[in-house]
Amino acid sequence: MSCEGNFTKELSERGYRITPQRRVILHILFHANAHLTPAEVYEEARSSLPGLTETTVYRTLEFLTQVGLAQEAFSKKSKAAYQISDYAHHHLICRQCGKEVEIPHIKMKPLCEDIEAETGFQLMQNHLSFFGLCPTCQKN
Amino acid sequence: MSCEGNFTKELSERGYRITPQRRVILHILFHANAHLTPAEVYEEARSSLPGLTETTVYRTLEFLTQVGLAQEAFSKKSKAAYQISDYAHHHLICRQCGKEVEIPHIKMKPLCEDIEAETGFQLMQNHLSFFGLCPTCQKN
DNA sequence: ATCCTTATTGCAAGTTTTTGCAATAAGGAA
DNA sequence: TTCCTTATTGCAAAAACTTGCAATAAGGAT
Repeated sequence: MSCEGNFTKELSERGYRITPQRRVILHILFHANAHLTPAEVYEEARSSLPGLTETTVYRTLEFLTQVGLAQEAFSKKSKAAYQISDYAHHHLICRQCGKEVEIPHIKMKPLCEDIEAETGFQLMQNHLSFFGLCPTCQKN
Repeated sequence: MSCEGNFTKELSERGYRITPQRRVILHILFHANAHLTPAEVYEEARSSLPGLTETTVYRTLEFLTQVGLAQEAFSKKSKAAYQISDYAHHHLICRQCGKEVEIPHIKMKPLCEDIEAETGFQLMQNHLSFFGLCPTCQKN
């Protein structure tokens, strides 16, 4: 079983179909060490699956996010990028220069629990982006 | 002085130019009681400023966000919407049905201060979107 | 009031993302 | 294995958003 096998297994157990497209995209996200934009995923996926269309990439990323296997994050220009859901952190981004800093999920935990208790929602591990001015840009 | 006068005043004090386009868009955001998408802003603005282009609407919303007079929020389909920066709150959105609940900024305050202290960033009052499953959708 | 500088706009073309619909192919049943 | 159902894909067209560049017009200086 390949390294993303657990993911495909989970998918089929939950009643979704496993297609080559989904397998390849999952594989790419699994091995990426950063957030990937739809265009990047498409570019990489094409080499192993020439017939793949961009439409499918968009739909698959959306799908994986819906079922919780991937996360969506927004960076500088409010473009979405995706990553596999296995590493809980958030982003702090400088509006001016675009510099990014990671915020570990631990910091958000109390807040999340508070929100869940109060609203009855069950939070997905989502990826938040805080915006601000970094120390350097504050001086200008 | 019109109701959005303080905003235009702030802009010119900070060295930006006041144009009819900016004035109208600011006026619309100021009077909207919800987040507006660029298309909605454009539609409304057109009636008072027929020559206005969508390009300018996009650029102005981006500009207002950069200088802190407007805020960007993401809703269901990760589309951006904008509102004037005068009311501090965040969103909790159900990934399944799209239902939205507001989270007052007060809840985030301790976290924000913690982040500012630790990173040296100066946070903008940004608008976060938490995603999860609402009580109803959890049952399905 | 007129002139100058340059930020801001509009236009046209490009890129990115979404949508509807028919064709395909997973995965369960026979 | 073969057949059936329907979730998923690809295609083509549409919608949403961005970009480069020349024209316009704010706002300060004369």
